[in-house]
Amino acid sequence: MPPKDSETEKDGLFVQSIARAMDVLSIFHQVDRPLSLQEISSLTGLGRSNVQRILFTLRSLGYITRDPDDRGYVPGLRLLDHSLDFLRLNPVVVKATPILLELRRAVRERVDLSIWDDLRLVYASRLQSKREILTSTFIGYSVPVFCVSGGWAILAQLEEAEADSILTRSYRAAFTPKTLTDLGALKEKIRETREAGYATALEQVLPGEIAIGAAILDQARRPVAAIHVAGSLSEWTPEDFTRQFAPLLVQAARTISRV
Amino acid sequence: MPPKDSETEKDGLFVQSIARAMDVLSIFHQVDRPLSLQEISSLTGLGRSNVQRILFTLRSLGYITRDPDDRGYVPGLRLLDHSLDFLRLNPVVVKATPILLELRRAVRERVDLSIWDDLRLVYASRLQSKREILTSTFIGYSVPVFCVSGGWAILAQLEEAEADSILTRSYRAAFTPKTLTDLGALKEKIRETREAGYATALEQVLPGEIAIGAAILDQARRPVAAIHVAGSLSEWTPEDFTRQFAPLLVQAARTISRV
DNA sequence: ACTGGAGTATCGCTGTGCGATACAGTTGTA
DNA sequence: TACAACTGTATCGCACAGCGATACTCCAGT
Repeated sequence: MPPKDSETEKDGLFVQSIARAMDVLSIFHQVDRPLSLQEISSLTGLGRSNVQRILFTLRSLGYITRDPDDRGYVPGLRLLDHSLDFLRLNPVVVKATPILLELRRAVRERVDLSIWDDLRLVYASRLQSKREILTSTFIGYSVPVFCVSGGWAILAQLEEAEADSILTRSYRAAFTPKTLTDLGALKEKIRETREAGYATALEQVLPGEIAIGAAILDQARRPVAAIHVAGSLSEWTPEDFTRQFAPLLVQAARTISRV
Repeated sequence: MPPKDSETEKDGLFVQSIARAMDVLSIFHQVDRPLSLQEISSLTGLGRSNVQRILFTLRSLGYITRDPDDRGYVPGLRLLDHSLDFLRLNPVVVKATPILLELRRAVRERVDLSIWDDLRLVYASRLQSKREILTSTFIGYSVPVFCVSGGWAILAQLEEAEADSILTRSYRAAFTPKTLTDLGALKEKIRETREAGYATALEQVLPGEIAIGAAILDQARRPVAAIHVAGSLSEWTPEDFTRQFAPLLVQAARTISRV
């Protein structure tokens, strides 16, 4: 029943100006610097005048600001208000937060929650460990499902066909030399995960990192999110890490899943 | 030169559909539960059909989702993508993040960064202490400038007239019995802050909490944000807390301000 | 003085988004 | 069962809002 975003559909109920405005905002996903009017125009494919009007509007609403040095446009502070709304109103996030805090207290390593969105996992909250390195501490950051422990835990909860679809549709680029990209290896990993009840990932995204992940299920027993505990291989052997933390992780995931 | 959002202005470059869509999204700021079509319609003052079309559009773009139980509309995951863009592209946030991590390592108490937005401070990043209580750990959360240490630090950097304007325009409701709301007392506090170079807040927002704050300045020496170190009065006397942490806090703020 | 690049403004035509209205499923209750 | 009171969805013309073309104003660097 969710409306489709297909192109050549006869959807007369689609408000195009809104989509165009969101396109403008979304352009910043691709870049890491302020953009000029022209740049936005060419990147979005919208006309200069149009972009000017859209920017004017978004700017008066606070969703776009000028760069401090007035060298271009950047996303505005008001966007944070909306992400807060998402977090406040998302039942999984709300339910998980206190449990994650408790888990964090018990394990004293990095603990986080990410929400499943088709091919990716989006970090919704992250509780740092004592000595956090510079890994992007930002929420909203997303990683591919296929190569993180939480992703495997989620895939393990799906029908094989659905999991396969996700794996094959994923663009499986390696983050580190250890990143699993082979389809067979991944399927095997998922099988292991299904038996263990949680997933272990060694240096899949960051060198020297070990992470274990478990899936969060909704009432219909469908995975919707995942939680992780992550630590450093310089401090732990994989065996010790999982022996110590996996039971706590699984217990926490179960508690959150109980709705 | 920032466009004004006045009502009866002759702004023919303002795209109203966008504003309406954002109104719909913003409606969730006021509530803490899923909303129905009708509710959104009456809360925004927009017609039912219109809201339906806007929701359809926002939904196909991922900015609105249906509640898991299909009981209403809620903000969608895609909003997080945009808040990430804001964080990634904001020079203050980028500059501050590593320094805050270091500061956090030194003080082992809660450390956070908030961005100044007229009457409020919006949390942009927050590094938890070892035993974090359930205080909203979410970014995007905002507090009034008039009653937090970082706010005082910012006000202390402004011309007296501007600071006064902010104080008087603020809706000065008390969060705790200790919250300062009296104009005279606040001005005095700001004077103290200006001399000390940082601000100390005792139980202004949360009972039992002590926080110290310092302002972040841009190239023009204008305040744009603030950083805090916050701890519990059950573990610290105000004197010990400030003696230990204020120098580090001020040093960090200075480092971030150097652009 | 020129050129190329910023952002801003103007102004008709057209197409798009508005409102009214009607339809279709759920839930609760008389 | 029928009905009422809700949900969300679809249709369809008219009016006006938003588009594109064009032109203007600054500013930086030749």
